Amino acid sequence: MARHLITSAIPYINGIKHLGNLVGSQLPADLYARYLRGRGHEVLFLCATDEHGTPAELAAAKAGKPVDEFCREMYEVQAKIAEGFRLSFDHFGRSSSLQNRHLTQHFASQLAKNGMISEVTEQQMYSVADGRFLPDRYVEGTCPNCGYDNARGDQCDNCTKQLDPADLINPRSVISGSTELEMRETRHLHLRQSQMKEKLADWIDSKKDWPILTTSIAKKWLNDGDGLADRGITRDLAWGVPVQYEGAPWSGMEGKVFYVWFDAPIEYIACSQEWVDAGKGADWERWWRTDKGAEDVTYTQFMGKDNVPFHTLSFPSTIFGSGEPWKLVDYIKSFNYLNYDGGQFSTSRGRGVFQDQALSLLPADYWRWWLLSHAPESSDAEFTWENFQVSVNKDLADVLGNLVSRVTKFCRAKFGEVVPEGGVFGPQEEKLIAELETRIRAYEGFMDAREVRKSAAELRAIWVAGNEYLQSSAPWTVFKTDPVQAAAQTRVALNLIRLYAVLSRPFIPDAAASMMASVQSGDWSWPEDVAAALNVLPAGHGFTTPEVLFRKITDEERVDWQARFAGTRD
RNA sequence: GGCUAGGUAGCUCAGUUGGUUAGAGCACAUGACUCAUAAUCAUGGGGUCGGGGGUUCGAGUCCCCCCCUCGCCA
Repeated sequence: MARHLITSAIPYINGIKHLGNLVGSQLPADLYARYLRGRGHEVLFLCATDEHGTPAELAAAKAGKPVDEFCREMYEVQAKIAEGFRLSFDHFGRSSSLQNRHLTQHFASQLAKNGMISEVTEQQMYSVADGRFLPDRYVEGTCPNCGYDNARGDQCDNCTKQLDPADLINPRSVISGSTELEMRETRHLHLRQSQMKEKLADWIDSKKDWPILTTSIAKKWLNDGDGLADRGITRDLAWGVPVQYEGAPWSGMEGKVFYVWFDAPIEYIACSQEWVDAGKGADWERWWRTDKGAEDVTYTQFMGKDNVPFHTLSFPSTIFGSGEPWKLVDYIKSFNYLNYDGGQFSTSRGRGVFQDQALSLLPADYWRWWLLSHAPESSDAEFTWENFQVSVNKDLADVLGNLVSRVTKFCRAKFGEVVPEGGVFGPQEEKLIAELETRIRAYEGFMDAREVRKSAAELRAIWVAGNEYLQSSAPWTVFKTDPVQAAAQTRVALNLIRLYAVLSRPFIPDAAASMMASVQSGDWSWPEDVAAALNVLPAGHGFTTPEVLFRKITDEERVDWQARFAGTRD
């Protein structure tokens, strides 16, 4: 039994996420966690909400609520959705937790002691009316290049020119609309990542089995331009972790907070403290401190490609720079983007399917299966309603669901709702066992390698093997001349349902539970030995014929949904 | 403009360190079966592997140039 620490990139708090966010981190992380648990390993699977920063403040203001109250409510919403998708976090934390506040301040102090922090004086746009500094994106004005009057401080949406807030003509605050803006001097802490360049490069070079997507993005940032740049880790905001040194105010940093990207990854660790404080676990350090038992932990992070630089460079700089024996990530699984019907999912324009809407249309398993079997691993992937309908109907309803139906209904009709007795395994059964043996080992190999699509394809092939067996052994024909042999065949088929429940659980946990319930078993043990696994349900064991496991998506529904989600979300 | 990743059957994708007739699923066609959610199983048609050069006995797989898509950075 091995120990696996798994974290999913933590979703931002400002709204409900779309399906792309789900498939890029939380869902594959859940798949992996469920698989490892199924194999009997010890797993700690953590996720949280990322709550700090200006977007949260603005979203709260728009909702007319204090930011902490807004975050608490949105946390509940996201937690509920995560539950809806059956994400099996051991704990779903919050980056605004007290634990994270303390740990973030601790890391900053350690970094400062080790010479990893520098203080830099900068000029930044200040809004007198709002009484605060404005991030580049929150200054708008007329583009000096093309004259577009809604250009943002970082870039003009019209001509795409990169801008500096000071370039804008008639700049105004996005928050209040005030034009009473001025450049003011402000001081910030920078994380001296550049000091870590060699160490990071060596570390990344040593990771030969990481996805190319992960290492290529990391190397690009390491070598781009002047090389890895130092990064500001403080902001002039009210909402965040207050900048402190050793528990006391940090001279010159009064009223400032840490940048959201500094405290967010630290939440991975703090979340395990929350997990303990919530009474769900006893010892978080044995997962995170290599001097306290975490030496044998395998740590895997899941994330979308936009998060890779922070996880390959910034956070490791924090860990290395602390000079303390924190557990470093062993494998970074990154994903490309999921596009929606020829374009991008867009939170701002309400284009595509959002997580709450998805759950209101169909049960979680439908989405889990489609998203995971089409995970954007090697390149961006595309969601279309046609593809979704066809894949789900074919794979889940026809191949798997119908298999369960035909087996249970056939048995009920010929032998009653008990596992039939008599007969022995012959060549057909040996062939089935041999194929399953090969395929299940392949499935394990893909899962161990965190190969999501290939795992899905192999699982599907395992389901197909059941249909092939039934088709070639044809118990409905055998029954007419040799009912005892038909009984043996039917017994094998019923056992396949339990076996498939075990194997399928990481992908489709609810359907797996239904399958297990229908064969009235609770034996979730992994099939190390296939022949033995097909004998778990003995003759005489009762079962119930289940309702349709997966209903089909109709053409009418598809057309309706296509129209509904093309436009704008209210 | 620079950099990354891609461009393989109608669609979605696999293709290990270059090696025999380029694979899978879906879709399509034909056949089998009739236990089952008009489900299943079998067989078959279909690709000059973005384009052009080059290295090699041999390249989807290596090198160079060009075209297109996505993203990041200027």
